[in-house]
Amino acid sequence: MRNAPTILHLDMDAFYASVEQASKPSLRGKAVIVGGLGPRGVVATASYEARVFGVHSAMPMAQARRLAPNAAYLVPRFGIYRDISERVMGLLRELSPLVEPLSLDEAFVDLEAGGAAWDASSARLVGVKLRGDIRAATGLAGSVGLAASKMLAKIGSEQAKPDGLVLIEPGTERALLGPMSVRTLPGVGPATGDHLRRAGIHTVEEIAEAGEDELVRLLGKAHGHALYAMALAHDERPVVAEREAKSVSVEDTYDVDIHDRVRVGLEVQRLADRCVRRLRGAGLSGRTIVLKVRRYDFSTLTRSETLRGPTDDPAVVREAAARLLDSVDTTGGVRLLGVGVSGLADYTQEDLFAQAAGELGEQQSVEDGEESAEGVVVARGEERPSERRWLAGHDVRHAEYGHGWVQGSGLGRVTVRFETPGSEPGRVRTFQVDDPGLEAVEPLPLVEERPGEGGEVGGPGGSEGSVVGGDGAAALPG
DNA sequence: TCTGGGGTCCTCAAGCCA
DNA sequence: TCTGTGGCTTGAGGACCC
Repeated sequence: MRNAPTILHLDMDAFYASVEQASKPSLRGKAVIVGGLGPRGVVATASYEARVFGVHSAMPMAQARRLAPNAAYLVPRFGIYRDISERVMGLLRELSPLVEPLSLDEAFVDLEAGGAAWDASSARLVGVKLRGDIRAATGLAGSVGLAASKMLAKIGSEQAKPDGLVLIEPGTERALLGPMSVRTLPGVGPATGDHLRRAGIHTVEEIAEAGEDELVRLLGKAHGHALYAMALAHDERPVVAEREAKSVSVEDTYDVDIHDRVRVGLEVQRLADRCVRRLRGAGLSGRTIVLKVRRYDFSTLTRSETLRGPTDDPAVVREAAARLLDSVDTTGGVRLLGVGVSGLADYTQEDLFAQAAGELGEQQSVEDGEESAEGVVVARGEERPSERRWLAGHDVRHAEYGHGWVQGSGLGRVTVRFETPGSEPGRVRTFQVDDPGLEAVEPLPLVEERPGEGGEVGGPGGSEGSVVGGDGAAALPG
């Protein structure tokens, strides 16, 4: 491990909810919950105001509604989250070429590799400036952890939340970690936490005292060695800028369990096509096809088949998925289906590509109507294709009243609040869902663009085409 | 209470082969 | 010819993360 705290971990605070509050002045200071709004949705992010009621991410949405009935409930808008994320990652890349994004709202940066910092004081200065730059560019707060390893930098940013900076001085790590819960360490979730607790191990210090052999006996070789090292504050994992994908998959949870075997088969075919589209979008092909089935009782099965060579042919993936489905008993109903491809290779066959692009193109138009951005499943009713759907939280423009966002819809009506990121909290008006003056539009930037900066949201050196509306799958970079 | 979606990594068992 | 062994691959499931 290096002896200067020059690994930085950035974590944007309650990212999705903060973006929504920045976009919608009427929600600032209020409980905001972003996630799937269907009967089986879960919370993706809750604002700090909502967390006061006990709402947290991964909680079933129904439970969140009981805890915080007056909160604002919104569907994620991955397009704008991705744009803002790109902008933040751009700021990080100005510090160092070694930036490892973990998700849209989190990343590690190796400051030493970029020459941005070499000791505690220079690292702290970089962290302070970075937080200011992020706020200026996006209007949002991010918390920063600085330490000599990835694990400790992440623990630092966790401690810094919300809106703070924590630097862990080399030499103080073990004293800091010792009294913390085992759940603090990466890789210790509910199951491992329980396992350790039953063995009388509750704190990081107790892991260190138990010894490596005991840890390996309890948790197996890989996990045991890794956890013991972490408990001693040993973490040599480097910051890795480029990570190659190992698998590509898509899955859908249905609002109501599917019992009809024919319908199950059709859904699997649809998922196979979507998966291939994602695969091709990334310029990849794969050898192993995986079918995932979650049954009515939440038990999950996977079935897989490895082909002789990699494929990105939709017909081949569809057929394999159908064969795999033959070996699964779906009586009783299924709540989730998924299709994935692993064993990836950089590989496309142009003739197949052209051929299947035609086939898939016809289906794309049908599918786009079924799904909002990034696979967030909205209610699949017996809706007419022509009927417009207004998703809670999404941007709209009205010919007479200007820019606003959908506050809610139902019973043939849609309620819109007219406000913009820079305005005062706006007024609410209700329209018929087919009001000709109302149209869905792209989100507005959170911070006014300065002259000469260009109209695009996307960091310095930002990838071209970073502003793409609609289906996230189609907007995948690279 | 009733549990998303998209990933990664690990373990274990079974089959094949030298 | 039979048996044991170890490596490799495949398939299934579990845990974890954001």
